[in-house]
Amino acid sequence: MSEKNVRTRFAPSPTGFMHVGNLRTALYEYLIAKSLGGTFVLRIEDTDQERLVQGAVDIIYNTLEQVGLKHDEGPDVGGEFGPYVQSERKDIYLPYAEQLVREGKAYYCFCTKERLDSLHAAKDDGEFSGGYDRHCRDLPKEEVERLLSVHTPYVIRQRMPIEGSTTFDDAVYGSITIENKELEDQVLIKSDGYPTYNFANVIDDHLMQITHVVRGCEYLTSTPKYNLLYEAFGWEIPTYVHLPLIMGKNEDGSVSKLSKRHGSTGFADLIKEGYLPETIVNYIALLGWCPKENRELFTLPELVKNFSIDGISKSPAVFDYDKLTWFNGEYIRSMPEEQFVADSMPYFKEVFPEQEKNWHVLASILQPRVTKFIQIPEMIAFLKNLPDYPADFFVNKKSKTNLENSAVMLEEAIGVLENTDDWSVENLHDRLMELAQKLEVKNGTLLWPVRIAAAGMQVTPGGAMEILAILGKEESLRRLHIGLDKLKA
RNA sequence: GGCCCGGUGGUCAAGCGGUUAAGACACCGCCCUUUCACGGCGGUUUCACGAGUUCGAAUCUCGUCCGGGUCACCA
Repeated sequence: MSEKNVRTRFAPSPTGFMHVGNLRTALYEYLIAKSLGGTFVLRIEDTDQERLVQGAVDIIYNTLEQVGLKHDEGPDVGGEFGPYVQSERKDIYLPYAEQLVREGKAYYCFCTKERLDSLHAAKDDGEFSGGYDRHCRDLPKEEVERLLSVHTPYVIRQRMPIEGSTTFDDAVYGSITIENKELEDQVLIKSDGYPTYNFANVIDDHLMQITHVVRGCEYLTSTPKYNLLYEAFGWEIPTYVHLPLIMGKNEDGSVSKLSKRHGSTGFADLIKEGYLPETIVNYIALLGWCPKENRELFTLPELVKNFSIDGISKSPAVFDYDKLTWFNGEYIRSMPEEQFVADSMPYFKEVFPEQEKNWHVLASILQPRVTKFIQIPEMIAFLKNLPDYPADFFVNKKSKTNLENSAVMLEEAIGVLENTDDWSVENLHDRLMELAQKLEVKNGTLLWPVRIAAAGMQVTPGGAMEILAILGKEESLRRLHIGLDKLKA
C-alpha cells in the first residue's frame, strides 16, 4: 500500500470572528495531519464579496498563532499550491465549470433573483419541494447562445442525476446514502463570476491535493453533491471526516448549535473572559474526541501524539463553561510562579497601580485559588479598601470565637504586632503562633478575629498572616483597631 | 414538512455480545486547615422506550419517541 502524504486544510471565510466550532475544526484538521506526519494548509475562502470584513484575515492568523496551530502552507507562508486565497484564484474556477457545461454535466441558468425568490416562497407553502425547479436545465442551445451573446447575467448550475442514489463513506459516520432526487442543481459559478463555496472547495481541495476533508457535520447531507463533482471530473474522492456539532445549553434546558446567546463563543471572547489559549485548545479537543488513554490534560504536542480519527464521536457535545473553567484553573495552578506573577501583573496593577509590593505573597495566595485572571482585581480589592462589615463577622463557632473573646484576641494581637518590625509572612506566623500558645487558645480562636479585622470579610483568599503581610504594619494595625472599636461599641 | 445524523448520569465520556457500566466536570458529605481555595477520601445521579436475534444485549436488527442538522447566486 502506498503511503500518500496526508494533507488537510483549514478553510475559513474571513468573517472577523473565530467561532469555537471553527477553531475546533481547525484543531482536528491540524491534529489529523500532524498525527499522520502530514501537511496542514490554510486557505482563505473569500468568495462572498458581499461579506468581506476588513482585517478579518489577520484575526485568523492571530488566532492560529495564539493556539499554536502552525500551518505549513498558506497565504502568508506560501507553498507550491498557491495562491491560497480564493479571490486570487478566481480565474481558475470558470474553465472547470465550462468544461462541465461542454460535457453536459452543468448548464447555464438565466433565472432572475425574483423568479428564484418566488420559487422559494412557493416551497414554503408546500407546493414545491427542493430548491431550484431546473427551469433552465434543458434550454435549447440556440437560446443559450443568444442570451449569452446579449450578456444576460447567468450562473452555472450542476446537472444532478434525477434518479438513483449516491453513497459515500465518512471516516466517522460510516456509509451514508442519499437519493439523488434530494439533490438540487446547485450553483457552481455565481453571476458575479465567483465560484460558490461548494464548487471552489472541490476544485481547490483537488488542486491542493487535500487527502482528508474535515468539516462540521452540517455538511453531511451536501456531501453527495461534492462526490458527484469529483466523479464528473474523474478525480479521486478524498477521505471525509465529519465532526459532531458543538451545542450550547439554552435557559430552558434545551440545546442548540452553539451561538452568541449561549455566552462567549468566539475565541477572542473567551480570551477576554480570562481563558488561556492552551485551556481552550485542550478543552475543545475533548469535545467530540476521546483519547485511548484515560486522561484529560494535553498540551498541543501531546494531542498530536495521541490523536486518532477513530476516537472522534458521532453525537453532538454541549459546550460546558464549568469544565472549561476547571481546565483553566488546572493550567493556572501548573504554571511556574514567575509566569503566574508575570501574567497576573496587569490585574494586580488594577488594584495597586502605584506600587509593586508583595507580588510573591499575592501570587502565593492567588495561584491556587484563581480560575481566571480577571477574577483577581475583585478578589484583592479588600486589600486596598477595608470593606464595611458588621461585628458579628467575628463570631465563628468552629474557631470558638464570640464578641467577647474576639476583643481580647485583637487586643493581644495588637500588643504583639506593635512590637514587631519584621513584617514577613514567616515572622508574623511565628509571632502569632507563639501568642496563641501563650494564651492557650486554639489557633483559630486568635486568627479568626485577626483575619476578619484585617480583611473585613469572612471569606478571603489567603489567611491572616498573608493578609497582614500585604497590608503592611501601619495599615494592619489601623484595621485591627477598627475591628476592636466595632467589638467595643 | 422531506431527507440525513445522533440518543450511556445535569455536562464531557469509556464501552464494540458476558464489566460490580471506567474516568473527568458539576453537586453533596468527610478529612486537612486560621476562612475560602488547593489536596485527600467517600457519595448521589446513567444505558430514551418497545419488540425481536441470542444461553446472554448498553453493545446486533426493526419500530416508536426525542434531539440535532440540512433543504441559498452563505460559507
